[in-house]
Amino acid sequence: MVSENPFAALQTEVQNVLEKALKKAFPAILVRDLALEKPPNPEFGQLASSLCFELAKQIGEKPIALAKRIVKAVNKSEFSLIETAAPAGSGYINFHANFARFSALTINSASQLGTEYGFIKVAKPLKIIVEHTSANPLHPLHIGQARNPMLGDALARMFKARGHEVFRHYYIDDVGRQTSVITYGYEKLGQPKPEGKPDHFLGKIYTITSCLVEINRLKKELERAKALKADEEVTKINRELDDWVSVAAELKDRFPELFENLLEKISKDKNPEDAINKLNRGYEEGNAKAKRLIRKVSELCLQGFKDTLSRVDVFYDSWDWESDLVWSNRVAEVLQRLKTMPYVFSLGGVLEFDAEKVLRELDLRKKLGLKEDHEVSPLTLVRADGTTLYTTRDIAYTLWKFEKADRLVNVIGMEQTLAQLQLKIALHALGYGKHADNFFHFAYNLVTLPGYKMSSRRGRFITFDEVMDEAVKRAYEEVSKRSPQLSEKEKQEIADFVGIGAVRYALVEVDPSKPVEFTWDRVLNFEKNSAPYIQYTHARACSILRKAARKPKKPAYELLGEKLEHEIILALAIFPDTFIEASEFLKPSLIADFANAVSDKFNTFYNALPVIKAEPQGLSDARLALTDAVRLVLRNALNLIGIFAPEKM
RNA sequence: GGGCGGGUAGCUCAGUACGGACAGAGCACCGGCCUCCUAAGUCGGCGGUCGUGGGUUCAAAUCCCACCCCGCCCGCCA
Repeated sequence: MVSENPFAALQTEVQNVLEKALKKAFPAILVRDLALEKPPNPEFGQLASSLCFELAKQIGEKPIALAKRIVKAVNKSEFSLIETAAPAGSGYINFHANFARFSALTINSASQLGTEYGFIKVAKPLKIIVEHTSANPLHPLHIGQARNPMLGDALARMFKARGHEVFRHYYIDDVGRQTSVITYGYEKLGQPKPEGKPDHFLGKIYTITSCLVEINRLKKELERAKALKADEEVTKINRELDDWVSVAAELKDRFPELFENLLEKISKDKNPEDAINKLNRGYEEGNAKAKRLIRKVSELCLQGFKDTLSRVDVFYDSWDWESDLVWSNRVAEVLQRLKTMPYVFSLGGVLEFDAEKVLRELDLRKKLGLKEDHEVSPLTLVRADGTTLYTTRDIAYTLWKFEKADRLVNVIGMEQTLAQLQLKIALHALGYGKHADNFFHFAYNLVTLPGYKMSSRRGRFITFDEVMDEAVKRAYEEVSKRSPQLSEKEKQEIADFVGIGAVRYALVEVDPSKPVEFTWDRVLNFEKNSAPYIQYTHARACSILRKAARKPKKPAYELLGEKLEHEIILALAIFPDTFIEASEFLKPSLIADFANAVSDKFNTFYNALPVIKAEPQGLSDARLALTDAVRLVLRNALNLIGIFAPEKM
């Protein structure tokens, strides 16, 4: 017998039995919801009902008395996966599984379904676009941004396993002013060939250029403010200027040659600000020279991103250029339609979108889950000079994506919650209510550094590459210490998947709504509750199977009588439900927790009970089959969050 | 001022959607376990006003109300 969801099979049986018993014991009573719970302790069985507490109110008897009466009415001849039903505590009804059957069902199911075990498909698959990372091509990905691809990729893997058709998109924001800043600096240097990794090289240019330009601008503003005798403003500008001057000193210290070079070239320019604005405008207008330059810089930087992300096995189906959207007139078209809406108004040459009015007139607050007094501020669509803003272009991008997919999941930091909400409201305003319902902002909190604030504009950050390098280095030291007998090649391979796995796990395991404080110890944890711990458990299971060197011929599942064994089986049986919950509620951390819990139980089992040498043979075979199921489930779970499951380490 | 997150053991966090049995892990600290299938393991000990106060309920970390603390957002930036 095989079930794609063994635990659900047990649950259904319990529900049926309970419903009939209830009807028999209390024919007059109608209970709508027979929801079952998972008892906190295995001694209380595998499923329980607390319906007697509810019932007690209606009938006026003690819950435990009712529980006893219902249990008495239970028809035991219908038991298959159930062993016993018993009243317990002050009024619970506890159901114990018949493990002889339940173990067989669970282990056989895992074994039969193999790499598909747990991955229950939806009835109606959707086309889903997961947009994630989408970092501006200005500097290398840093640890603060790294949470994004880890979560986004895990979501994409989960949706795919759920049966959806998934497309991973990267939105390249090359139209913003910052892209022109870096390109300006790059051009001033004579478009050099990158030394080292291109994103790292360009990141230095960006930081220095941006800093010098900022200082230049502030100086001009300062003079203007002084001339106007605006004392308060002078103080404010001075403070900002001090900040940037100290950043400049820092950068000069770190990259003396490049700094001097850029300083010399940029100071020759009378008005860098103008040059940058011109470049920016030219790019939006599709000017050939601007296009060539900016695309070249962006492509170089993206190449660096691709290299970094391929180390963590993150790949994309589509790289979407914001500029393409602008040049193809899609932005203009959306704008045209927005202008005809009663929610868009012009204010001194600036086009504004009245999100508040949309909420009110279309009565959306409740639908969007907003409080009655939640006011949403207006969104500026077009500047006085006629250029568009980021969110405006994002509306066009969103509609473009909806031509290709039924559902969008945007993995974007929670600081953009308002902008994403305004975008969703704009979809409603444009008459795309259905699309809006399928538009999800998957928000995550920041990664912070202890001690100082990460600032990409100031060049103060730890790059994702550095983190991975360090992780692999530490993993190498670890593996050398633990397994000195391995060959150099093996050690390096192990160090790689252990180090990278540890990083991935650390960034996926914490609930995305919580901020993560980055510390090396946290991310490079190789002990319990880490990827290496789970990987090690998987390798350990593989090792047992290898040493056994035989297939379990006649597993006697009824002999798996230990509490530990039952707990493992229950955990394996619950994998399909865990997977469904994780993918439906967008919670990759559940998968990490699950894999950790299974490992935990299996290691306890490993220490307490023999597998290969167990007597009789039927028990040994059953434990071998159990070990194989653990191996399989761990591998399937790790796959979902993009972590490699090694057979040896 | 308004909105959105968060506040659970010394530290890092599960658990909150859908209220249920004594609130769970890991790290740190203390003490055991490798002639036995991988010790990246395992067993035991230590550790809690679930931010505060009220309310609803047979039952509240979980739901409701008020307040306090931390972060983010409220831009003709992205």
